Amino acid sequence: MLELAILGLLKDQPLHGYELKKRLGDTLGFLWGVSFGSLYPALRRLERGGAIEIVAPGSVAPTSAAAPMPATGSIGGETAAARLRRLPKPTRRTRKQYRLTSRGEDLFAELLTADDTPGADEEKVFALKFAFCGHLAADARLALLERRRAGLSERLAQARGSTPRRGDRYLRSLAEHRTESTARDLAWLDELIAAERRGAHPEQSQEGAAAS
Amino acid sequence: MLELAILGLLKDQPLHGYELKKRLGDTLGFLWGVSFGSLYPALRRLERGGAIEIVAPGSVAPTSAAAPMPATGSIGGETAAARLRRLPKPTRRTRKQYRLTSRGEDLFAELLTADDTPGADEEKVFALKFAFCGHLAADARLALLERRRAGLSERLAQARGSTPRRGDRYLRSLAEHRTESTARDLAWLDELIAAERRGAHPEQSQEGAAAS
DNA sequence: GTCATCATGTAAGCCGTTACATGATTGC
DNA sequence: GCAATCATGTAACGGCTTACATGATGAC
Repeated sequence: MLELAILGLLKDQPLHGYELKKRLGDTLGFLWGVSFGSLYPALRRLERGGAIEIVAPGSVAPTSAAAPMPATGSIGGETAAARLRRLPKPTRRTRKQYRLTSRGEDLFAELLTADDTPGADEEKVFALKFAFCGHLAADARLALLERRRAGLSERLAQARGSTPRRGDRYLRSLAEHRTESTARDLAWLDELIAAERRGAHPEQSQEGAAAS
Repeated sequence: MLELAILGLLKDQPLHGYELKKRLGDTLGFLWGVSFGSLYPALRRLERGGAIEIVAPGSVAPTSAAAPMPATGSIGGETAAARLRRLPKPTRRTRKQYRLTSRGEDLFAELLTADDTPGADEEKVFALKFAFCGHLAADARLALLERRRAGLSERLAQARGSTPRRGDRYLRSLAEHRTESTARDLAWLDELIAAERRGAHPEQSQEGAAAS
C-alpha cells in the first residue's frame, strides 16, 4: 500500500521524504493519510531492497532527469531550491532525494499487477492501483479493471442474494445503500472498461509502452 | 470497532465466541471480516473490563433472557442446542456464553456516541455505528447522522475545491468518481435525517428508550 | 476409526499509528 | 534571539491478521 504509493510518486520524479509526504497528502490524500513514522521506515525498507536509491546531494540526477531543477514542488519552492543549490556540507538531517531504480520499476509494476494480498482493504488498494494505472501497459490495465469488476460483481450478487430483510431497519437501510453503491461502482467500471477497449487510439502517448 | 460490533450483537442476546463470529460474518460481513485471533482476545478484554460476563453453562440466563432456548442460530441449530442441553461436565474448551452487563450497555452507548478516534477508518466506523443505531435514543441517533453529514459535507467541499484537473487522467477519473459517491452518500444521509425528523412517530417501538 | 464441524485459545508478525528527539534554515 | 517551517528519524504501541495447538462431538 504505502510502498506502492511511494514508488508511484517517485516514478514521476525524485523526491525526498518530507516532500513525498506532502504530495501523498496532496494528490492521494483523499485515499488515506500517511505519517512520517511510517513513511521514513518505508523509504529505508525500499532502499535496502534496492527499489530506490539516494541521488547524491548536489548532483541533480545527470542520468535520466529532464528538468535541470529538482522542482521542490510547493508554492514557495524557489527559495527551497535556492537553499538546496548552495548546500556545501550535509549536516546529518539533510534532505535525501530518492530516485526509482530499475528494480524499483519492476517492483512497482509487480505491485500494480499483483493479486490483492488477503486482509488488505480492497477498496483502497484498488483505488491506489487505479490512480497509477496510467503507467501500466494497456492490456495489464484492462486486466486490473476486469479483476476489480469481477470482484464487485460477485459481491453484488452475494449481497442481492442474502440481503432481503435481515436484521433491523437501520442495518437493512445500510445494506441497501451499500448495494446501490456497489452497483454504481460496477457501472463506473463498465464505462472505464468500455473506454479502454475503445481507446486503442493510434495516438497512445502513454508511457506504459516502456513496461513491455 | 470490533468491540462495538461484539457489544452490539450481544445486546440482542447472549452468544459464545464461535457463534458470534458467524453472526459477525453473516450480518455485518459486508463491513469487514473478523478472525478468531482477534475475536477471542477481544472477548477476554471486554470480560476483564466488566463489559460482558459469562453466563453459567447450563443456566439459560434466568435474569433477562426472554427465549427459553439460546437459539444457536445456524440452520442445523437444533442438534447443537440438543448437544448443549445435556452438557454435564465442561471439558475445557466448552462454549462460553457471553452476556452484556450493565457496564457493557454503558460502554456500548458510549462507543456509539463517541467521536471517531483519529486514524480509524471513518467509513467503516460510521457504517458500524449506523448499523446499531436502533439502540440509540432518537436525539443521539440524529446527532450521529448529522455529525456524519457534516464530515461528508466538508470532504465534498474540499474535494470540489481542489480536484479540478490535477494529476493524470486516471487519478482525475478516480477523484471525480469519489466525489460523486460522496455526494450520493450525502443525499442518502439527508434522506435519513429527514426521515428521522419526520419520524417522531407516536408508535415508536424502539428499545432505545431504555438508554435515557 | 476417521473426518468434518464445533470450539477456544496462543504466538508471531504486519502495517500502520502517535509521541518524542534532533537539528538546520529563514523570517521577523 | 525566537518561532515557524523544513527535515529525518526512533520508540512504543495498537489492532488486526495468519498459522498453529488443542480437543470434543457426531456422522459415516
